[in-house]
Amino acid sequence: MNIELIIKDQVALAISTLYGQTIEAEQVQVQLTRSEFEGDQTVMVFPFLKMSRKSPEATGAEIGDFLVTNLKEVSAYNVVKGFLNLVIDNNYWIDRLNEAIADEKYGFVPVSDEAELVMIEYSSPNTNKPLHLGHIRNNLLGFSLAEVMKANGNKVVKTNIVNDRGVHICKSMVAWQKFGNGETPETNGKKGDHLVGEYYVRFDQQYKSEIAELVAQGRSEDQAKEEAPSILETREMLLKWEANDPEVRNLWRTMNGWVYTGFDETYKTLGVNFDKIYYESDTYTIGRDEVLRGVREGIFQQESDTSVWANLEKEGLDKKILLRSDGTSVYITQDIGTAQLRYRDYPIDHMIYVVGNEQIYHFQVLSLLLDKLGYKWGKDLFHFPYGMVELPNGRMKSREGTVVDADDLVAGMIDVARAVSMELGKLEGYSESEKEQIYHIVALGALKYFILKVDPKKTMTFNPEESIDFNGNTGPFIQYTYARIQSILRKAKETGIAIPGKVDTAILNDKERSLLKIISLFPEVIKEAGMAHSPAVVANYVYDLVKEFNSFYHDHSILNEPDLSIRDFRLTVAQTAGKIIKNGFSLLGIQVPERM
RNA sequence: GGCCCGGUAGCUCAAUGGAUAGAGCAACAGCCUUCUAAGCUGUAGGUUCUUGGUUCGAUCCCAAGCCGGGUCACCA
Repeated sequence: MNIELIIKDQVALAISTLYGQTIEAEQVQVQLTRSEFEGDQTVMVFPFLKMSRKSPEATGAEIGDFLVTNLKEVSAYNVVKGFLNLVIDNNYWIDRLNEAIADEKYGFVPVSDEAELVMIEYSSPNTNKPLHLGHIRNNLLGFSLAEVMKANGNKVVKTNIVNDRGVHICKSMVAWQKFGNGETPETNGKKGDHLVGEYYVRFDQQYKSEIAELVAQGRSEDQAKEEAPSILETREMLLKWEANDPEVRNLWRTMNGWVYTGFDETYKTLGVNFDKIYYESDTYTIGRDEVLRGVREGIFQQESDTSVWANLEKEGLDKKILLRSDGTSVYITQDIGTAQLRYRDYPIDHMIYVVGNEQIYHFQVLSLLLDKLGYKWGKDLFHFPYGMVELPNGRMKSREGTVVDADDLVAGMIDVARAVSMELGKLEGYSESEKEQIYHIVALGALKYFILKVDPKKTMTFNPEESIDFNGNTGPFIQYTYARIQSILRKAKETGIAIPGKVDTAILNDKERSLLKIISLFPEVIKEAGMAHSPAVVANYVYDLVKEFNSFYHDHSILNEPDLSIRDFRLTVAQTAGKIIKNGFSLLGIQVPERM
């Protein structure tokens, strides 16, 4: 049992025994003792002063005596002001270590048949341009969140809704028809998603120049935007697409095919994947039918121009369009269909949407619409609104060309990893492909850790210079620590030292104690990360563990320790720390190298 | 303008209502004959945006203000 809970229970008992008052164990405040004081766990005694009617020091001493007498885990105490610092017996930490040693997946809750099913939607790209830095945060968070939820004992289905239709898709298609001259990824060697993205940009240029021309002819800005030939072509193409026009559909299939090939490559490089992929082109009709049902049932209103609206003013929101006057679907229409289809496909207990916080309003609306349509799970949708990624000089702007492309970014990181690694020259004996594999692991470790260590809710700044620094609080620093541990374990194996599967040493130095304490925290960290939906909790924990291990490693020799029982004990601790680093990083989707 | 989110060291980030607010980077000073120096140790750096309130105790909770961002499309 967790030491904190043991203490809380016993303090509650102490209060009732000593002062005749009843309190809930949950009300007892316990925290880790700050390092400048002696002890491991600290109980706040302030809240009990009213009951004891004594000074903080006297109250703390009475409770302290009670705990030392009644708990074998508490070996001593001291009181500083209103803080009761408890020294936890070494045997307790050794017991926890033995649990960690025995369990390959220490801290992970096994997934049972009765486990709840969590569906996590993430990535959800538009098929009109390549992935950028913002998508990377989304993908990393989504993948990691899925691992965290699994580790908390949930069944998880990772899903991706591909936004493969709509005006924005037609824009690239129109531009390619107009300016493409039959260009394909095969004819020019470009990655498919990048190629299509170029035409999306090309469309915008064309559209802008048409607007400028019309304005010069005396139209208003708004009028020009409505009447520009290329936007009219785009609208017509969307109509044809929804009408299943063979030629349009064919072009659409072809260009989306290019994009998918490109995306697959990016996903593979990032190491993310999905259990089930939905396509908006399949789900928007379900959504449209649902909206039309809503109109029949009087839930939504159809205007005289045939556009369909939901009035959410009673709920404190605005009016929301659901179908355009030309009958085509908007973004939220497909979300209604997708949600319905998913609940038809899976017995979903919790639906999590990993989508940026700029869409908070959108998901409020979606939840209400589904509720109005009679789906009782509508209100249960959980939007996980992560913050935007900014550059040191502000937000990424495609117009100013400051968008950081995902593929370029990863390639650049790998180059840096290669350069650093070659300079340090620690990979002799590895083949070129083995080396490349390590560069890849380190580069992605740096990128992923850099992004995941930040509280997902917060806007974060991506500083390219800092992201390629592999020292300090970084992924490679943690990977490096893991590699050093493996190096020791290899040497132990070579010299024929067997690492014990259980330890009973009760003599611990300070660094060993600290290390065992932090190791014992891992299960609680996984739980916290799950409740807070925050990979950052795991990242920060692993960093703390690694800091502690390195300090221990620096001060105490492991293999050269003359006392063999201490040597074996330290080997076991090192091995366990390595295991937790590896498992913790796996929750972040980060691999660890055996050497680096 | 309405609603939502944020403001902590020069920079990037931590801190279940608790003790003297912590790390990394950058700066400065040390440590490789020793299990990988992508490491370790130390110094310096703070009006936790401001003003009130609640509390034994507030970076954290509440209110107002200031600053920054998001959103309120027949875009996604």
